[in-house]
Amino acid sequence: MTPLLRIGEASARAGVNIQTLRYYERRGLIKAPERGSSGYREYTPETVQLVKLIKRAQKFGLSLNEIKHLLDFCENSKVNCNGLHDVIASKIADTKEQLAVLNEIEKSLKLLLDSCSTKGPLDRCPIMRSLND
Amino acid sequence: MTPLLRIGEASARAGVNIQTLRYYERRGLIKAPERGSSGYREYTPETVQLVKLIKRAQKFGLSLNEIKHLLDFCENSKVNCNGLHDVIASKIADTKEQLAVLNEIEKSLKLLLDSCSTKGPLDRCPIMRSLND
DNA sequence: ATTGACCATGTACCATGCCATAGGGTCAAC
DNA sequence: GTTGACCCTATGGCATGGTACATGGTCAAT
Repeated sequence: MTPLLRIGEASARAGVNIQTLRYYERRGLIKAPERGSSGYREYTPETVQLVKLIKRAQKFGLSLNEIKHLLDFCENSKVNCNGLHDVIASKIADTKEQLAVLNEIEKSLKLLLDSCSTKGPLDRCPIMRSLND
Repeated sequence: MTPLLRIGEASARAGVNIQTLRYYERRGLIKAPERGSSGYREYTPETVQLVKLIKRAQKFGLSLNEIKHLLDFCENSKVNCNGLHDVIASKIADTKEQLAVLNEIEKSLKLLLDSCSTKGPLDRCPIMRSLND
């Protein structure tokens, strides 16, 4: 007697596009739902919840592949959540690296910008000269 | 009497793949070079230099489109380098925004990780619970 | 019995920055 | 005259995270 949802309703409740649900199914992020006699997919509310979880995880900067790893850990290892830790921890490391790179870039860009006091002739603009060194 | 370079030599000197030169040509980043009687492209050393500049600009986090804007300014505005400033300044703004987002993400990930002391049962792991809230 | 809303599959497309491959031409050396 | 290295164009592929479209089936209401 659980209220099964067709794809339109399910995607609306999860706040995603219809194609997104089919895409997640292809990517293995959600299991292929049962089909009714019509051949229509019939989603459980749990799947809607799962899709919301996926969307939330994306906001944490996790890629769909990383999220899949996460979910696979939940599937397979009933025992503990070490796998989850590893995924998150390695994502933190990634993020730190990206931050370092971006900080470097910002610093360099600022130097580039400051090197040139506007309105000079282009061919002697230090910005182009720096890029060309 | 300038030593013209065919694409293999030019790409080697610039440190990029042959296809990359053709790709940059299609994207309008470098001008289509003259063709010899054989129909082969004949690059000047200046083009090689330009490609190196493009590669350096990429390391500053600039996209090919942004680099094209930059180069177009150099082409068109013989007068001053305000355009260059604008490109760089807006890139700095972008970078700051990305930094802010990444910092947020890192903070959240750390909270997520710290919320769970390893080796507990999976179904009560706060990581999954947080994602599922 | 037909309309309209919904669903199905398969395919192609968006941006990004290339790389690879197929099928052919050019050219110098042997 | 043939080999091999090089070049040409055009097309398709990679990863990422989807969206859109063409073509057709299902189903309830009118």
